[in-house]
Amino acid sequence: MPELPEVETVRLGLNRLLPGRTIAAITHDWPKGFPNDEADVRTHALGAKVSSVRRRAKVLMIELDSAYSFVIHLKMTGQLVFRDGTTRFGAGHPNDSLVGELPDKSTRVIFTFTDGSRLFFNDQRKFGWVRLLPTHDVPNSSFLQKVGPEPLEETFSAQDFIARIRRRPKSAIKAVLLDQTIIAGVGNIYADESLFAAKIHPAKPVSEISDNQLTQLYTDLRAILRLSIEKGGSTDRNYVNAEGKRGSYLTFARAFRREGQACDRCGTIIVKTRVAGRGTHYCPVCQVR
DNA sequence: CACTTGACCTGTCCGC
DNA sequence: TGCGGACAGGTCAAGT
Repeated sequence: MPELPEVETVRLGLNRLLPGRTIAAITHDWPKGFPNDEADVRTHALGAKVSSVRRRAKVLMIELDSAYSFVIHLKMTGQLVFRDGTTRFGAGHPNDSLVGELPDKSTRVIFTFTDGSRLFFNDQRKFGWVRLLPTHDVPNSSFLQKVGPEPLEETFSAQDFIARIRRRPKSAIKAVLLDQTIIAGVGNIYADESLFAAKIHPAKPVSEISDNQLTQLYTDLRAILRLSIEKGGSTDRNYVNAEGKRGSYLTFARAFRREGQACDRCGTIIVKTRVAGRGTHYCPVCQVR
């Protein structure tokens, strides 16, 4: 799924497109992913205007002027695509758009605004969800209260990073990067990419990694997350932004999905294994265990 | 308690 | 072309 750069790209798009629009109707065929009381939806969402779109970790929040928010997790295959009726398919760069006419077979929720524009929540694998909560309760909700700091916050220092990573001394470094209670927003792509950049083996236990190496990892992780946001995130298979278009970070990827290709530092073939239960790409020479 | 594994779903790709 | 199995960007609950 969508990791921090992808969710942030969606947020940037939606925050440009949604504020000021008023919700006229919401339809869904999916109680499990839209576990909201219909009366609450009628009272707190219909007729409410979007004030802003925010992000915390990999969670999006569409804030309404009713003091309620739609809180959304895209998980592995979720998409939030906005359409105002002016989209012309096939114009411009056809390969940019992964999404055609909507709704399609993976559309789970449709928000219709009073001006006729619509926001589609698509999710092939149905792991994602859309909840309506009082805005005040969102930070303390079960899925956000234990989440760690945002790695791109200016106040988040290398010392903070190292101290939090060292809370899991025996775990493989990759497992720790993926743990959202340690650091927010890192997933499989950026774990592999940052460990490659910092020349750390993904299965290396934290206790065996020096402070200098962790400082390098901190610097590389932040640079990679920033670069990916600039490139609109990574599209491996499903991911698209708020306009249905793909991201281009993977053309810059040095390890992720590059198994069988040469390492750009030493020429060794990048391998793919399994670490922390996830497909893991690394250079067996540069990233010494 | 710390840490790892399976389950949640649907679709796609790969080998036989 | 068909079929079974492995796998896919995330996160929990349940297991060791």
